[in-house]
Amino acid sequence: MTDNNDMPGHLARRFQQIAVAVFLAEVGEAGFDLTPVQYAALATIKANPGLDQVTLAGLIAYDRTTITGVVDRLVQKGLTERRASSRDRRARELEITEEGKRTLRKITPAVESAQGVMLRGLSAKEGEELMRLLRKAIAAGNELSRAPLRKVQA
Amino acid sequence: MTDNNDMPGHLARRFQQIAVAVFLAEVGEAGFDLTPVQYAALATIKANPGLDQVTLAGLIAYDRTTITGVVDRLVQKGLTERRASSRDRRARELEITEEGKRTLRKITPAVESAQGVMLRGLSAKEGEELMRLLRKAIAAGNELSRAPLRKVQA
DNA sequence: GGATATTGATCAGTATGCTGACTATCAGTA
DNA sequence: TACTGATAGTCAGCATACTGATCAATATCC
Repeated sequence: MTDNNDMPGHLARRFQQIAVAVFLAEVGEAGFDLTPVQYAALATIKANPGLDQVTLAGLIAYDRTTITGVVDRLVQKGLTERRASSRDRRARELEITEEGKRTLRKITPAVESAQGVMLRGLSAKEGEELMRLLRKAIAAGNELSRAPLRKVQA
Repeated sequence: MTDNNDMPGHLARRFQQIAVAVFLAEVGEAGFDLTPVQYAALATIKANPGLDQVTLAGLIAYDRTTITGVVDRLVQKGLTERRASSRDRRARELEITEEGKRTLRKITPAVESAQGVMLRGLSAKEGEELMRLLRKAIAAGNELSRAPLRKVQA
């Protein structure tokens, strides 16, 4: 176990590092300036209109303190609207803008292409297997991070 | 592909997130305050006494601008020494201290335990297969990040 | 030898992620 | 209703990671 290559933690960091680089490269070539984190948040807001920030964080397993900044940037780019909730004055309801929807539509091919590039060393079957194993390991470790995945309850 | 769970990039981020949390928890319980990144750097310095920062960065695939801060903190904790190289006055030679060696020795059980915890949802065979697939995908994507892995040439 | 290119390290700036703290608000209960 | 606890959001502070720039020193080429 002395070798980094035998450490799942090190391999995880490395794969994630490559995944982010590939995402930014593909999306950048398509003419957009959106990070993987911002993309996931935006897509989740579109799929769940009016959700609050804590729910958003749970759906994509982000820390609630991280979400604040991510939403700040989405709002600043004009892709998302944040407004006070009428039911709960603590909460902020999030909505995707028309501009956000347009961006999502146009960016999707680049995002899907990126997912392929980051698996380019693997056969289709190996890629599937890698995703299956990651999903399984993640499910077992979900509660171990400060920002676990939370399904919607409604 | 609309689902995050079908995106290798999202799974990568999530697995890495859990891996870091597990590492910090195990190491913290053992009474140490060292991040995964700092651990990998320290272990690599020990294995390659006198190496410079660029070489260190290449061996663990860190960006060279990141290494500066990581080494700063290792030096500040008294685990590493940084001194000017005599052969190349631009370079800094890194050396592990006695305190650093002691820390590495004592921390190793916690680190190895962490590697097991982050795979606890998988069988031994599945864990091996996950690491094999990660290694393969990483090898194919090595040049795609700004901080690729570089073997030592000497 | 001297111009040019490259390299090692650092810095400023930005974006995740986290810890821990704090405010405002809400929910449940005595 | 007043008290207590929980919750939504934010903030300060720290540690990765990256982009792009700069400076000093070394290498290379004519």
